[in-house]
Amino acid sequence: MMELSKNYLPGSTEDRWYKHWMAKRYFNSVPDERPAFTVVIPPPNVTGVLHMGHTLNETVQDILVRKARMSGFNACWVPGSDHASIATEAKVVQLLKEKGIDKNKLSRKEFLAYAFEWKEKYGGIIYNQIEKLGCSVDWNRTTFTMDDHYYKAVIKVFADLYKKGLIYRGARMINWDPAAKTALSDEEVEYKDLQGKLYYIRYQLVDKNGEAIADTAAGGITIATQRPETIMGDTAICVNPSDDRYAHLKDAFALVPLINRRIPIIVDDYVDPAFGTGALKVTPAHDINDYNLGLKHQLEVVDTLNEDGTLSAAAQIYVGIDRFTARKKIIAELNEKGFLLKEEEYPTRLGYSQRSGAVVEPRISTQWFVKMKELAGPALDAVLNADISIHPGEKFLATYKYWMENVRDWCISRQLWWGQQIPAWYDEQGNCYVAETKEDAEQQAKLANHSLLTTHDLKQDEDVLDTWFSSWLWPMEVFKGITQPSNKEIEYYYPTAVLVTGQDIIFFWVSRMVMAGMEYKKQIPFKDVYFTGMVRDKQGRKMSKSLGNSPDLLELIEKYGADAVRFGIMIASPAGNDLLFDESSLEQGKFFNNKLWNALKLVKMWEGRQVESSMTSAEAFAIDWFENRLNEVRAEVENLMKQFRLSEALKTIYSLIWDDFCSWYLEWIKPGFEQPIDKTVYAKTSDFFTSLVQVLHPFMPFITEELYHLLENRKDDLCVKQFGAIQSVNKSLLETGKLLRDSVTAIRDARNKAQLKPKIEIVLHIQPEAPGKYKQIEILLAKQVNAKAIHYTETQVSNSIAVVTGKDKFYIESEQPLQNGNQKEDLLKEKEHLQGFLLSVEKKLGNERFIQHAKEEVLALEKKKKADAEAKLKIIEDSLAAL
RNA sequence: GGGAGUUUAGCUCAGUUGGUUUAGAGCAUCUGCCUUACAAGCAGAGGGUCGGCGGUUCGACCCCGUCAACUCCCACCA
Repeated sequence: MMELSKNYLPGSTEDRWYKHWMAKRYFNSVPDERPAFTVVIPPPNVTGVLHMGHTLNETVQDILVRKARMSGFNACWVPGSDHASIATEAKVVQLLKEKGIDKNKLSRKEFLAYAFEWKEKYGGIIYNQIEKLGCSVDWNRTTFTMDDHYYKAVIKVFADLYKKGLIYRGARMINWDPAAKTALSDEEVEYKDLQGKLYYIRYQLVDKNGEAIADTAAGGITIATQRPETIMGDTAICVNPSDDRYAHLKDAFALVPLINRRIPIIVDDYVDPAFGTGALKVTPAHDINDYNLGLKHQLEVVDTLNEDGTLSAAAQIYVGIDRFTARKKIIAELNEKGFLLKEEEYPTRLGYSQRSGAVVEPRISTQWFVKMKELAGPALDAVLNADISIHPGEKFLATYKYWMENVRDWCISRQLWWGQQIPAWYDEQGNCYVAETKEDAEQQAKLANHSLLTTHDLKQDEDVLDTWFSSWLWPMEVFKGITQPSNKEIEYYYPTAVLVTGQDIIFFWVSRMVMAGMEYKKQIPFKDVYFTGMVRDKQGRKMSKSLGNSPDLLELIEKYGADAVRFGIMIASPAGNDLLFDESSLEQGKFFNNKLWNALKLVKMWEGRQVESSMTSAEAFAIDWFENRLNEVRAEVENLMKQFRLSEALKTIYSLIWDDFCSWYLEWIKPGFEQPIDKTVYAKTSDFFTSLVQVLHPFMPFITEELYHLLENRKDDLCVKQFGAIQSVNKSLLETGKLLRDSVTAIRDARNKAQLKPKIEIVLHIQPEAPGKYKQIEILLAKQVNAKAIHYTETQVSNSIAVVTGKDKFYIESEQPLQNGNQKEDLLKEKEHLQGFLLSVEKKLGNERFIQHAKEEVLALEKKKKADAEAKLKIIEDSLAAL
């Protein structure tokens, strides 16, 4: 027999087995006659690293996939990564900046070359981590959202939706960085709270003929604004319709100070009469709310700012001056001319560009949108009809429903280069042609009869599509379901079995995948959705780079082993709940590895000491009991896994191995020091161990595969070993086992309290409730409490320590002087507890309304509780009397 | 501001149609053990008026209302 190390060493074992599984191609799936179990990985950012959230997600998926692979399914787990346009582009821009290269000085082509170079260089990191974690993904299927076919799929879908009238161009307020002269995503804007000022400015009132309104001695109408430099863009003043102060101004107009442009006074509920003066200046070009108000009231849009943040010609005054300088000058001028009534301190929030640090300017621009209402309908129904089940339970159903019912149109254009460029082409007159290729667009242009054009004048839209506009096709296009509809693979693998992802992207990703699936496959993309919670640090803080509280996955694997990391992250993370990450749970996983390792060492020690003999009745009982217990727990685990309660399943298996197998079963069948073991007992034990590592394998794949092979010389691998059927259990046998365990614990407790060292032998007298109750287990009982003899008695044994368990009594006799000092106290405590319990039961039974309303079974149970409690009480009282 | 979630032992979590011996587990703590697989271990023990208040019910950790704290998503007020 080969020498087994003192402790389990995960490092080399893990690499060795992963290589072996790969060589055997166990993770490669091709369609066959078995049912498919498909999982598509939520593609991580191509240039990122796996954080603990990913680790949790990947582990959950691997557990489900491995379990399916061992249960008769053709398991297929597709890995891949996401181009993550914003995040990646930001990183590349940053990297170039460090090299002294300015993105603005590069052509689109040059920039993309750098981006792809970066992707090639760092894109592999994430795949390496997935491998180290033991994930059984089909590497042949690795997909990237910018792969050629994927790119085409995105373009195809865009063109198709456009044709269907579900994509349109519209105006939208975006965040503009005047320093970098670029649009920013919401993610790139950082808000800072600061102390600002509110300026009260008086506008003169005029009637529709432009005549000054007589009663304006008070000074016209006063508004409050933080941005006086935008008044030249005002196109209305708005008041609340119920505001009596302004009721008489219904048809009036106001003059914008300094430039004297006439603007109407309008009414809308949007205005809060309590804020400021209750009158709001409406500047559609420079505020999103004002913009919406402008749309509603069909106001003109006057954009008074240039791209670089200086005032534009439309402002009429201070043209070319930076907005902040202009603000100061305008305030001075307003003050001078008597329009500025007062200034007020005002706490406010300003958006700053993460890229340049400049104050972000809201700016109206033309963007592409998807109409969501039509798409959302079928997607909502799929979930409401329970075609898709969300786990955990109903918890996130409400969120999903809310989003689907209140869905807003989706802005899909992004002012970036890294991503799928929008397939829209414009001629010189601004006519727009949407097509999958430029050739098709040219064709369209010709047909449209703009004869003066030469086709190569068409210019493609500069923007790219939102990343989610590619990832919503993920479950289909990884099988080329968009570019080659109805191909063999998509028909076999779609819909996928389960999607495992974070609850924070229900709306961004999950719901949109359902929409795309319903639109293009007329089928849901997955049957189950498993939401994981957010991984936080010990103090409950979100893990983030800036806090530096996100541990390095590879370091953790190095320190604890991948199995321990998987164990640690799974042991206390029920679906949908946040997980406070604590390394101590990883340590627990490491200890568990070691426990398994030592159990193996024990069993292997017996391997060479097998003899042909006949099993003792004690051994036969132990084997029978464990076999039943194993089946019982396997059924429980099966049930828990079906409900996606993976943490509980793992806990259950952990306890089966540690407690039932190691602490009880192995102790029961353990031969004396250097004694032989019966051949059948050994074979059974080895079988049990095999079953245990098989049940555990999906959770901790490496050590289980290792043990599977160390236990016996085998040609097959655990990784693909199919689960056998679960046998029904013998309940009374399990109860006898429990009786044995309870008795042992009670007697050991009494021994402890009497300060009888483990080595001291005792004589045990049993006074059972019914004769023969302990016959089957008396040998094991004696072995476990170190009793040299067992006697049965019907009366009190003097000079002994009495132990009461259930309705039975034990008497411990020893040659050692007995210290039973606390015995009386313990009995009194027990008596008190029972009396309290009895009282509550009696109270219940004494309540007539309870007797009337309660169900038959409940009533019978209460009566039994009462009888049992009374019987126990009597035994305790007898014991007390004897003391 | 809108929506959703969480609150059970010192910590992390179970508690599956309201009644299953007056709430369970792991970790941590305490006591005793270097017992011949394992001190990364073994054998035991203690510890909770289930966030507060109110209601429904014969009966509430569980159902309803309300308040509080924390968290997430969305929108962000001149």
